[in-house]
Amino acid sequence: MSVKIKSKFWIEVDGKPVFGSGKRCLLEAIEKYGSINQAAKEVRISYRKAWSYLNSMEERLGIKLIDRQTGGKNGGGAVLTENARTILKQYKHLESGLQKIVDERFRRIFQKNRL
Amino acid sequence: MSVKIKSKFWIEVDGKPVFGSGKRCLLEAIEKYGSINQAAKEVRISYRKAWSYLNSMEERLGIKLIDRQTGGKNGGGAVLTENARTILKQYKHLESGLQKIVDERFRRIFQKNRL
DNA sequence: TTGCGTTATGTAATATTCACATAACGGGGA
DNA sequence: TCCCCGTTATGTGAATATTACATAACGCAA
Repeated sequence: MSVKIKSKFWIEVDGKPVFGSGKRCLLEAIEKYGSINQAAKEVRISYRKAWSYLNSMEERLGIKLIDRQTGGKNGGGAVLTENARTILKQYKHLESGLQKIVDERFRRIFQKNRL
Repeated sequence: MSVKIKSKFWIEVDGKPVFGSGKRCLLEAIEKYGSINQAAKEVRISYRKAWSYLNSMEERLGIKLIDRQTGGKNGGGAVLTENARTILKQYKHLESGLQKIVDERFRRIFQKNRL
């Protein structure tokens, strides 16, 4: 029987989620590929879902995160705006280590007295 | 525009959630009232949902958490088993302070550079 | 002009969650 | 004895959320 602690962190604006590990991965993948479509494949979600993520993030933040181009060379593409890069960097900083803190606390409390 | 960090912690057994703040509140309320029905009202969920929570927890842990009695004086009732009290105590210990750690880290990173 | 790989979006299908109705229980009081 | 009451217990339909699928539009290049 495997017993594990799980944790999730996300940022809300006016009570609505705008950033979490899933969206962080998506932005990183867009940065990598220059394409929402390719990025969606990378993080194993549908293009539809990725598109919805990006739209809601932009709407809720009131900030343009992605420069999109439809048609043209290679069919178009998408790149992160400067704002998006800044937020992404801050969020990664926030996220890193947090999981480690949680895990350690869990181990300290549950290790000796087995469930 | 309010910007907040949110976090959730829960425990999984074989990949399935068995304990989190919602279930913690439910167990505490059962301890307080001696009744699943009253406890559900306290934590603002339906009796149906509370009952499902308890069943899945017991099934996934393989431990009896609640002694139930239907009918009789006051219509019956429910009390925590000794195992349930132990787990509850450990979980509360785990949970306490964790939110504080997350909040502080968030403030340190996002405070100065506004979104 | 056609083909290609994008972005963009509506809608149907599916899954999940929630709400409601109802049964069974058993002590206590009339 | 026979209801009454407030529980626990559980099935089922409704509502909601998520996911999958289909299709249009775009603009460069061959």
